[in-house]
This record gives sequence, structure tokens and C-alpha cells, in this order.
Amino acid sequence: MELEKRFDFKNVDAKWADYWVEANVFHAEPSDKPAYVITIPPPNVTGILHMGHALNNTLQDIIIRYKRMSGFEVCWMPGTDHAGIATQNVVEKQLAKEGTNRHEVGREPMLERLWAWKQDYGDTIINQLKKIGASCDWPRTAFTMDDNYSLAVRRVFVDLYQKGLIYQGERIINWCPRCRTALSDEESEHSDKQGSLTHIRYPLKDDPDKSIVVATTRPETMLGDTAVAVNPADERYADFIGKEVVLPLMHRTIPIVPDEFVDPAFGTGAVKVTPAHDPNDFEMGRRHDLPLINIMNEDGVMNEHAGKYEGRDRFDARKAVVEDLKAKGFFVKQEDHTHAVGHCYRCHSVVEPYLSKQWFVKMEPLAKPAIEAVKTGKIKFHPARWEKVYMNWMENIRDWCISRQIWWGHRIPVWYDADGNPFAAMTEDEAQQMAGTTVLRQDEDVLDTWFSSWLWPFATFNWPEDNEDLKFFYPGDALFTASEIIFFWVARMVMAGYEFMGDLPFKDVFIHGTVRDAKGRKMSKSLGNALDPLEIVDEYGADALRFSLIHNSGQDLYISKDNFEVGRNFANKIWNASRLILMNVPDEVRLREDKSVVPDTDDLAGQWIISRLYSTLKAVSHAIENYRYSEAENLIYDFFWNNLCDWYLEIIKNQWSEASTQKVAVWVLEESVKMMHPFIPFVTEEIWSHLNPDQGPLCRQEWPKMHEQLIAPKIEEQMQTVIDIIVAVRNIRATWNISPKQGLDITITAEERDQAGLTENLELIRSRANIGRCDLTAEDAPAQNSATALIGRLKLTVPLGEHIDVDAEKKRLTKKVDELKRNHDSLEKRLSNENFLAKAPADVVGKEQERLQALAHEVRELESVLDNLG
RNA sequence: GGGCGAUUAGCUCAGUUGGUUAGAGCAUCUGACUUACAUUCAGAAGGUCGAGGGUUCGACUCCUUCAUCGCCCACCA
Repeated sequence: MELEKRFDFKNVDAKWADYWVEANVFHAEPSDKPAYVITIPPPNVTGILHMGHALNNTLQDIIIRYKRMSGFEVCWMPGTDHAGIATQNVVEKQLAKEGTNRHEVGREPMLERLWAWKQDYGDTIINQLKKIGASCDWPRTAFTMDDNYSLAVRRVFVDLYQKGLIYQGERIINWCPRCRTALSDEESEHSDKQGSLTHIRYPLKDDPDKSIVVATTRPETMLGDTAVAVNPADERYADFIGKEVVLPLMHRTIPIVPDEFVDPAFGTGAVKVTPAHDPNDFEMGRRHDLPLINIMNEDGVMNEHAGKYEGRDRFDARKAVVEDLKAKGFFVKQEDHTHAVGHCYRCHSVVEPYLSKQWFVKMEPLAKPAIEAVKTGKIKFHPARWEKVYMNWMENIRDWCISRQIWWGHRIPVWYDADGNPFAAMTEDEAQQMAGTTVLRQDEDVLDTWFSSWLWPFATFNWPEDNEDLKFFYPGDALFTASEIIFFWVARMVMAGYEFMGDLPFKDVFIHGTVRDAKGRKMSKSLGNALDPLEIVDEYGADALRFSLIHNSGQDLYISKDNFEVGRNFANKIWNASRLILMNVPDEVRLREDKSVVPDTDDLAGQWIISRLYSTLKAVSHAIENYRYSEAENLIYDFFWNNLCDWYLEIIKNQWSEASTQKVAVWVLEESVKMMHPFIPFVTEEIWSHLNPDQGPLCRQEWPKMHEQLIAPKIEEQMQTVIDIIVAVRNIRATWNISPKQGLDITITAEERDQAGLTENLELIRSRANIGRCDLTAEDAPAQNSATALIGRLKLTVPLGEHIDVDAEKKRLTKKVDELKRNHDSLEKRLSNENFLAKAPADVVGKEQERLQALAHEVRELESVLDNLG
């Protein structure tokens, strides 16, 4: 059996990406195995795979493949989210190109277009996930607007409505004038903007010479003012309270009211009150029974209540109002002012606080068990600090505005009769029965996209239907995500889980970093700095993409193209090492009967590599269980490359004819590809198919069985000494410019107790370091014209004749001795410190004493060598 | 205005209850056409662990102050 000379990752990637899906190897059904379920953030149907997805899905796939191999019935539910506003925006852009808009097209035809769009592009990201090897349960692929899912959404709405947790109310909400819909607080992203604070004079009605000056960041809203407020304790304005001012430009008379909310220290200490356009003003308006004047249309254009400004866009009106105030002498001044401005999280338009009738969910009761779950440790965040972020939000939770004035989504299951009485029901029939009439009108609005996302962990298993899947796969185990959607999604899933399933949706929440470019900027299409994962797959391979991402994953990842070479090189290394082994191991050994038996070997290198294999396996399993993937990868990399390839495969180069060598080599390779598979699935799957054509795919094999007793510290130590000696010889060659081809004689000076272990391995040292004679002696070796190296208690002496420059060697050794002396002296000082002796634990002191002796020994040795060098 | 995180080799990152000689990969330098791999092999060099102070026998690790960068939250117009 031979592998192709060149590792063609493109073929391998395509072959297995297809096979895994077609053979349906990732499908899970309720069974007698324990379940392991992860909750994947369903990507938007608008999405194409970006680096963040690639990282997120790789992390998930590692644990999933690991758990699958470890005997769990693993379910990773794939799917997409309808992403209401985002998707509608995309299709609206198409319409705009055609010179029309959704209002011209009409609701039903627009929905048809949206569905058609979903049909055409909805699978894009799913197909891309397949290419990077995400081992999802593909036949279960879900969509948040599937029929059964929609049923769950309505069930939840009606249920919460009946419990009194959903209500309708007229409030100031975040309004996106571009999308023409309400947004939740979370959907309005605040960022600091350099703006200005405009000071405006409002003259008193009875005494126009006197006036009160207010300050505002949104001058145009003055058109809707219905009062001015001052703090009742503010002496400056004591006389003004109860009086009236004339609103400039509008010539309306409005009262001056006292309100505790006003901070005398800010601005002028007097606030214009615009109840229809500011949440605080709205509250003040309620307290003082002020009228609400809405001056703006849904698209941000001034309406008939804005007087002569009607028909002008809000920012346009802002300028005009300021100009007119200046012209009429009401303008006082404008000063720079930085403040946070809300932006639509989908289209980035400036969000307008807007008075509107919307549906809300009362969140406090839902938050209670969700807080409890994290407090008691039933749900854990990794890293744990994110718990604080979650808690802070949960404990200060505010009601959730869930209605959206768009068409793409779950239509609110509420019907109104002729008098406007609402009936929340699963179907129109049901509503008709409740209403006692067939003349009903359904609410025009749809639900926030997250109102369906938060049901994902159980709605995807056909809740509310009671079924085996749901019983078996709920609750789930882990969730992996970036921090951005902790509030949007993670927190709400926990609440929904407790409210509707009576149990948490997952136990571990793993928050990973954000992928940034080499300069630390977020990768984004608009910046043009985004690396396309599929391009990387094409150029470096899917394994390289995965391996390199994890290799670089600390907090946030700073990624540039070169970073993917690590993964590509490693995959190539795996390929070639496998090729070497497959070339040298006969079929009867490779296909042997006793596949489960660890081969016996009595040579040091064989025992060593097996010991290293199991040391690594143990550490890797442990690291994966603790979500320390980059650590696991380093362990694997170090083992495979530095132990297996650089030493073991080199050592056995001339002993391939031995049966035990063949067995060890093929065993180590088999166990290695299993161990590496979660991280680097494509190349390992391919190699496995050559190693074991008849045992089914590697992804369904069992995780290597641990053999604790084969971890042999003594063997590893012995081998390490051998390695150190060989490295020392190579080092001497490099220092004195002696070709590896030129044989050398060496003498190893060792105490009696160290000789036994060495004698058996001299042959190994000789062949690896190209040594002619290798003497092992307890006597001191002659140092004339020789290079010297110390390896622990051993001394290596290499006579070099004319190759050596004695003065240079003296200089080199002197430098070393000085360094050793420095260490020795500081150690000695520490060991003579009574405090240290008294307070440090005995084993630390003991270790230090041993080390001091060793150092003293080394210093003596080198000094004597220096004396005798000649 | 609050809260959080980061700062370790030229670059990207490790460093698990404080234990002394701080580790990788890439890049750099030197050498190698060795029949698995030049996406390779052998060797080397490179760090007062952001700054100051403190706790301790001992600090990259714990506390504190500061600096720089980044993130999140917040209805001060």
C-alpha cells in the first residue's frame, strides 16, 4: 500500500467532505449511548462563511469529533436563522436595483421573493460549512421558519400572552427610519459620536425679555416640545416654575415644570421636554401629564406637526432649525459634545427614539431561573469572567420589544375584532372561536428574529410535540460563540429553556475570541481586510485552515495569510510520515488480526515512542475536556513532528525489516491519526482509509484506548539522555564546522551508576551521530585538543585534532563556567538563607540542594577540562 | 460615567494552585541536494515578562498605582 508522492489536499478535502455527507456518518438517533449535544449559533441565511464562522465551527467540530469517537451519541444540529431584518434588507436592495420597493411590490409578492431568495441562497453557508469539515447531523438541518419551528414560535407567544408576560404598549422604542421598524435595545448599537450641544433661548410668555436657555443634541426635536423642565431644588430657576414660555419657531405656549430628573449641573440646568421623541421626556411627560407631539414620520421625515419643516429629513431639519433660530435670535451657542448615538445593528442608520405601539415581553420573571442557573454553577461560562457580563445584563433586564414592522418573519399570532380587541391564538380558526366572529384582522407585524432563535435548542427537536428525540437530546451540553450574542441569544435561550422545558438548554458556554487582521482590526467586508476562509481552503487546505486557526487562538486572533502555513506544513508532514510507514510495512502487518493489541518491543526507541504516544494521548484528552484546544494541538504537533518524525522514524530507518519495528510504527501511526483526527480531519481520514480500508471511516472509530502502564518515565529519561548526547555531538560538529559525514570518536565519562543504561544504547548513539568509536569510561578522559560537553552527570569528550582551535574552545568553556558559577553562587546564597530553609517546603529545598550539587559538579568538571586543554 | 480584558523573543501566542535555567511556531543567522517530506533536515542566536511600588524565603504568576491599546454596558438632555 502506497500513498501518492505529493499530498494533494484539494482532492482529499473534496473527497471526504462529500463522503461524510453522502454516507451520512454524522447522523444521530436516540440510543443507549450517552448523548452529547452542542448548540450552534445558526448563521443567517444571508451569510457567507467568514473567519469568525470558521473558528467557531472548528472549535465545535473538535469537541464533537472527539466526543463522537469517545462513545457519545453526538448531535450537532445545523441550520440557519431567517434573520428577519438582515434578510429583508438584502432583498430590498435587489428591489431598489430594479427601481422599486417593497411597498410597491406588496406584502404577499414580497414574501414570495424572500422565500425564493432563501431557496436560492439559504444553503450557501451550510455548503461552506461542509467544506471545512463541520460534522453536523445534516439530515436534521433546521430553519427557523420551518413549519414545525413556526408552530413552536406561536405556541410560545400564546403561552406567554396567556401568562400575562406578553403585552402591548405605547412606548418610546428604538426606531430605525431606514428599515422602518422598531428594534430591541440590544439591536441598537451605541457608539460615541462627536456631536454638538445647541443652546436655545425660550422667552417667557409674560415677560419676553426674560428667557430660559435649554441645551439639546437634537435641536430639531424642539418642534415637538411640550414643556421645559428644571430641578425643583435649583434656585436659579425657582421663580420660573409654573410660568410659561413661548416655543420659538412654533409659537406654542408650553409650561415650565419641576422634575427631579433634571441634573442642575448639566448644560444650563434646564431641559426641553419632548415626550414623543425621548424616553426620559416620555416619562416626564407622564409625570406632568404633558401632551405628546410626534413630529416625525416613520421614515425620519418631518410630518405635519413640524410646521414649515414638514417634508424635510430629520438631519436636514436639524440644520434648518438651527439656522432659523440664529436668524430669529433664539440661538445662544453651540458647543462640542461627545455622546453615544444608537445605530441600527443591521443597516447602521442612526436610531431614532420614537413613540410607537409595540409588543413587549416582560422579562423579569423569565430571568429569575436564568440567574439562578449561573449562580449555582449549573451553567458555566468559559472563561468564567463572562458570567459577570451575563449576570449584569440579567439582573438589570428590561422588557423586550418583540414586534417588528417588517414582513419577513413569524407573523404575530394575534387577531383583532372590529373593536380592536386582541385574541392571541395558534390559528385564525382558534382566534375566531375565541372572538365569536369570523371578521378578524391579523396583526400586521412580525416577531423579532431572536424570538424564534431563543427556542432553537428544543424547537429544532419538534417541541412542543413530546417525542423521543427531544427527550434524548435535551438538555444539551455545550455552546460555543463569540461574546457578541451573549445577550441576543445565549441569555435568552437559557430563559426559554427554563420557561418551556423546565431545564437549562446547555451546561457549558464557551466564549471565544474575535478574528482580526494582522493590525488588530475586525475583519469586515467594508474594510476590505477580510480573509475568505474558502480561499484559504483552496490555497492551503481545510486542515490547514482549521489547524492554524486553533494554533493562533488565544484571546482574540490576529491573522494574516502566512499564519496558515503552519497547518499546511503539518498536514504535509503527516502525509509524508504516513507514506514512509505505509511504504515499509507489509500488508499482512498492516491488516493484522490483532488490531487491538499494543505491540511488544524491547528496544529503547520503540518503548520510548509508545510511552510518548500515551503521555501525549493522556495530555491531549485532558486538554480537550478542558477546552484547551491550542494546548492540545501543540502536544500533538510536538509528538508527531519532534518525537515521531525527527527521532523515531529516523532511528528505525535501517531496521524496517524487523517485524516488531513494523508493528510499532503502524500502531503508533494508527493511534496518532485517531488522536489527531478532531483537529485535522481530512488528511487523517485519508490516511486511515489506506491503513484500514475495511473498518469504516476514521470519524466513527473509537478514541484511542489509554494504556497508563505504557507511560514509562524511566524509558523517556533514558531516551532523553541519548538524544541529548546526539544533539551535543551535532552541536560540536556545527561549532567546529565538521561535516556530518566525517566520523568522530567520542568518549563518554560516566559514573558507575549511569553506565548500565548507556551501554545498551551506544549503538544507537553511534549510528545517529555518525560516531566511529564510542568509549564509555569511569576514568577521566584526556582533554587535549578535544571539545567537551556536559549532559547532566555525563561528560562528552570529542577529540578533534587539528579541527579544534584550543583558544576558542577555552573561551567557549570559560563563558559556560562563568554562567554556571553565577547560577551556583546565587543558589548557594539562597540555600544559606535561613528564612528560605525554614519556610520553603522540604521538597523544594531538597531539589535545590540537589541542583546545587549538580552545578558544583559541572563547574568542577569544566574547570578541570580547562586546566587540561593544553 | 461604570465594568472587563490585553501588554512575555522582531511577529503571533503558551506559561494550569507563586518554586528559581520563562517555552513554541514564524522570521533571522550558520550549515545540509540524507532515496517520506525543501511545505524538508541539522545547529545557533534572540526576552531586565508594559512602568513604579508592595506582599513573600521566593513574583511572569498575588495586591496596588500608572501608562498604552481594545471591548462591553449606561435614558444625563
